[in-house]
Amino acid sequence: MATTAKNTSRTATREKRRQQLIDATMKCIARKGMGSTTLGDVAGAAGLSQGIVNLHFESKENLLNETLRYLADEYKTQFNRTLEKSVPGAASKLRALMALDLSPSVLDRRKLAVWFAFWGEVKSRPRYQAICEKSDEYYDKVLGSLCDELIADGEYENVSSAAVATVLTSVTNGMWLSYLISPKRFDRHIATNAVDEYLHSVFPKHFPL
Amino acid sequence: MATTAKNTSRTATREKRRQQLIDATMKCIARKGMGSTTLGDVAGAAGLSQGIVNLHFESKENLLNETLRYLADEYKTQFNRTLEKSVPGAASKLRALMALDLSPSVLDRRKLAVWFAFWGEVKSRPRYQAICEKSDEYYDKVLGSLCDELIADGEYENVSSAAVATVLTSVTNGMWLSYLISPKRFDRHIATNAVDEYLHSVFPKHFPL
DNA sequence: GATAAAAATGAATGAGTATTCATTCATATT
DNA sequence: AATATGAATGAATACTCATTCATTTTTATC
Repeated sequence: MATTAKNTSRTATREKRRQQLIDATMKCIARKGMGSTTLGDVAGAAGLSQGIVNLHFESKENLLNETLRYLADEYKTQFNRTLEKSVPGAASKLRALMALDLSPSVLDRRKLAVWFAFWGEVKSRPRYQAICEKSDEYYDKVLGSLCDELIADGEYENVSSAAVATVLTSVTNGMWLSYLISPKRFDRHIATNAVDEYLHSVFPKHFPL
Repeated sequence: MATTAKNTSRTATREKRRQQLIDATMKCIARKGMGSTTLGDVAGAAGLSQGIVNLHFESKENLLNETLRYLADEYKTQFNRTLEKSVPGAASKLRALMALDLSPSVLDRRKLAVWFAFWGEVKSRPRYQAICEKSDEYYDKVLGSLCDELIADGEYENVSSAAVATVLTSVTNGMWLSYLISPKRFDRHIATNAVDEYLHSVFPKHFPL
């Protein structure tokens, strides 16, 4: 028992510190970019000392892998919570998921900068690609299923759930890029309307204007 | 006269070498990522010697700025050429522009990796942001104008050209990301269809199925 | 062909950085 | 209080890489 308690408290501390370092990493990447983020920067941002990252993550590579994994998990959690908590029915779930992608917690330039920093290395880092690919597959499947439900329920003709799911994920990802590049010009309201109008045009019975 | 001729030939050579180095830079970024691309790599990929980049670009920063500028110019050229060469009429121009974004010359993982590498640093590099922002503004304006023409011509009600332009650029940018991350799963045919269906739903008179 | 100018080379430099590790600090256990 | 243990420090190390520049090679001009 004593041993367990000891271990638990030790691990808790360790996890807390790792999380603190991951947060600092994201902050640094957003501020200085992935290429110019040094372990010294990360340690400094966490208010800790030089060697701390290697102590907790063994290497910079490892720290970055874990940071991406955290980012992906964090989003997945929001995604799944949105699915669970929204009013039953495929239409409202779809609407809630789209709203999530344009909500302030996701549409946040600091967060987006980190996402894009990792996406920018996907081609050359199989690890990053694997993590992103697996997530994308999951979201595509969920959106596809929701669309299938709507198609069956509304007896829509000539609508391909795969095509609609592709457009939905692509359009929000693309909007993230617009916002990252042109925060001033980007208009959340126009973006939201555009998505609503698209959903209306595809599933008019479920998404009246 | 002699001086002019001399200068011209010299500049020609100089431009050629600079382009060769920009090409090598893109190749390296696609292969190793922006962070791990060294000037030695670039020189090696160009079949030239260590100091060559500093000779022609003064600094690495400068090389990267010029590389992004080249990328942006190259795309703009394709974009404008597509506009000019396509059959007159806003609808066919819009269709041609969308086709360009899903054509093999644009939907090329090596090229996309370079684009995303730069986008990944946009937040921390004002220079990159300025270049990207200016381009985006231009494309948005052109697409918006084409949509305005269609709206006037087809007397469409409740269609906002800004919203449609946003969706069109976002959806192709998002599809580029899908392709970068999941090249196997990405289906060019589904993507093309999805865009066509979207255009049909917004401008049915101009884009019959 | 000789000469001058430009282009290119690649070894040397030095700034920066990931990683290591001997030492210190804080906390828990006896 | 004494001791043990893990966490944290930060100086030292080893290495990478952008940049410089003396030298060589190529090109243009007469």
